[in-house]
Amino acid sequence: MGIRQETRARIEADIVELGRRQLATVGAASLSVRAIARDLGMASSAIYRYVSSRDDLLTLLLVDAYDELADTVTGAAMGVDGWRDRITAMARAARGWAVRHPARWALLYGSPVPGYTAPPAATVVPGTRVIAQMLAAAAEGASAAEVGTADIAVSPTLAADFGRIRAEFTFAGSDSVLARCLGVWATLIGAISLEVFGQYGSDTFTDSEAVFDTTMELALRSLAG
Amino acid sequence: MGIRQETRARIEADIVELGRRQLATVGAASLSVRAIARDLGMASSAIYRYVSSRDDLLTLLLVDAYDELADTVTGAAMGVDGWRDRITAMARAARGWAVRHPARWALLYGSPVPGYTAPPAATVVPGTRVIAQMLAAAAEGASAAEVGTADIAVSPTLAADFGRIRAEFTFAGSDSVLARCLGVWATLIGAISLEVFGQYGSDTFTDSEAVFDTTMELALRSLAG
DNA sequence: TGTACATCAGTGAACGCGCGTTCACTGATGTAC
DNA sequence: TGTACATCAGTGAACGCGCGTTCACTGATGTAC
Repeated sequence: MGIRQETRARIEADIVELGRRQLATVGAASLSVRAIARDLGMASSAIYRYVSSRDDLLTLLLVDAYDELADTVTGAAMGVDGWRDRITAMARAARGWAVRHPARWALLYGSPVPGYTAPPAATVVPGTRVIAQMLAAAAEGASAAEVGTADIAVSPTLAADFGRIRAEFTFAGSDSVLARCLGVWATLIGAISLEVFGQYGSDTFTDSEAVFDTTMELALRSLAG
Repeated sequence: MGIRQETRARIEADIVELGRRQLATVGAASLSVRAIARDLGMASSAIYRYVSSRDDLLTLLLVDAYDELADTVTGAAMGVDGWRDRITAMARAARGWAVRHPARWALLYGSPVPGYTAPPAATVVPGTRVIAQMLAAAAEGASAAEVGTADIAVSPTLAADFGRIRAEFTFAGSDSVLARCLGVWATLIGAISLEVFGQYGSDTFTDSEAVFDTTMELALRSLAG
C-alpha cells in the first residue's frame, strides 16, 4: 500500500470521527463539511476530494453508526445460550451503545433529517442487521415451541406483509410470533429513545438501567407466554 | 379589546402557524425567526416585538404541540367506557395526531434539538398530560382488579422512584402495575416513532394502522393479564 | 370632547458570523516504458 | 534505473446565500385629565 492510500485511509477515518463529534455537538441538521475541513486543517474545498457532498457525509455516518451498533449487538449475543437470554443480551447491548452514543442513536432512530433521504442501496442492509438477529433468536424460540401460541387476529393485508417479511429475513414463525416480535421491537426502540432523548427528565429515575431491564423483561414475557 | 390587542393576538397565532410549517419543512434545528418575519411581511427585527428569541419560539411551538396532542387524546378518550377501551382510544388518537403532524411529533418525542433545553416551568405540565391520563385509566383497571397481578421483581431503588411517581400523578396502583404502564408507554412511543420517522420504509407495510393496532393490543394484553 | 403625553409596533441599517459548492491552479506521488 | 507523463491532493478566491440580534428612529394607538 502506497503512501497515498495510507494517508487517504487515515484522513477518511478522521473525517468520520470528526463527523461523529459534530453529530454530538450540533446535530445532523447542522452538520458542516466546512467545519470538518477546518478541523482537519484543510481548505474548505479540499474536503471534496474525500466526500462528494454534505449528504454523502451523512450517509457515511449513518452506515458507520448502523454497523457499529450491529457489531456491538452481535458481540453481546455471541456465546449466549438460549434465545430468551440472547434477546435480553442484545437489548441491553443496544441500550448501552445508545447511551454511549446518544447523537448517533438519534441519527438512526430519531427524527428524520429534513431534506435528506438515505440511499437504500447503502443503508438497508446495515440498517436491518439488528432486527434480523432478533428475529433469528425469536425463530429459535418458536421452533422450540417456547413462544406464546395464543393467536392474534391478523388481517389478510397484514398477513400478506408478514409473508414478505418472512421471505426477506427467512423467518420461520407464525403470524402471531411475528406480531409479538414487532411489539418487542417497538418496546425496545421506545424504551431506549425515551431514555436517551431525555423524556424521563433528570430526576424521575435513579437507575435507568433497571427501568430498561424491567421494561424488556415484561416485553419478553409477552413473547414467551 | 382594543385594536392593538386584536392584531397582536392574530399575529401571535400567525407566528405559531408559520413556525409549525417551518418545523415540517426545515425542522426544529433550522427554525428561523428571520424567515417567519419575512413570511409575515415584516422587517426581521420586528419579530422581536412578539418573541424574545429563537429559543423562545421553540418553546412556544413545543407547548403548542404538547397541548394539541393532549387535547386530541382527551377528546378521543371522552365518553369511552372501560379503562381498556379508553387506553386503546387514546393510543389511536395519539398515533393519528402524530401521523398528521410528523414534524411536531418529532419535536416532542424525537431527537433533542442541540443547544436547546426546554424550560421545565413551561413544558412539564403540558408534556405530562397524556401519560397522566393513561395512568389514570390503568389505575381504574387496577382498582377493579383487572390488571395483571403477577409480580415483577422491582429493585428498592426503582420502588422508591415509583413512589415519587405515584405521588406526582396521585396514582393508586402497585409497583407491578406501574412497571406495566411504563412498558405500554414505551411500546406506544416506539410504535408511533418507528412509523412516523419512516423506519419501516415505504413498502414494508400496506396498512400501518393495522400494524399499530396489533402492537397495542398485545401491549395491553400484558397489562391486563 | 379635546388635548398632552406615554406606550407600543414596526423600520432599516448594521455587526459579525456561518454555509455548500465550483473553479482554475500548483506541486507532489505514482506508473509505464 | 531513469525519464516522461498521468493522476491525485490540496489551495485560495469567489458566488450567492443564509442567520440572530441590537439599535436609534418614526409614526400610530391608547390613556389620563
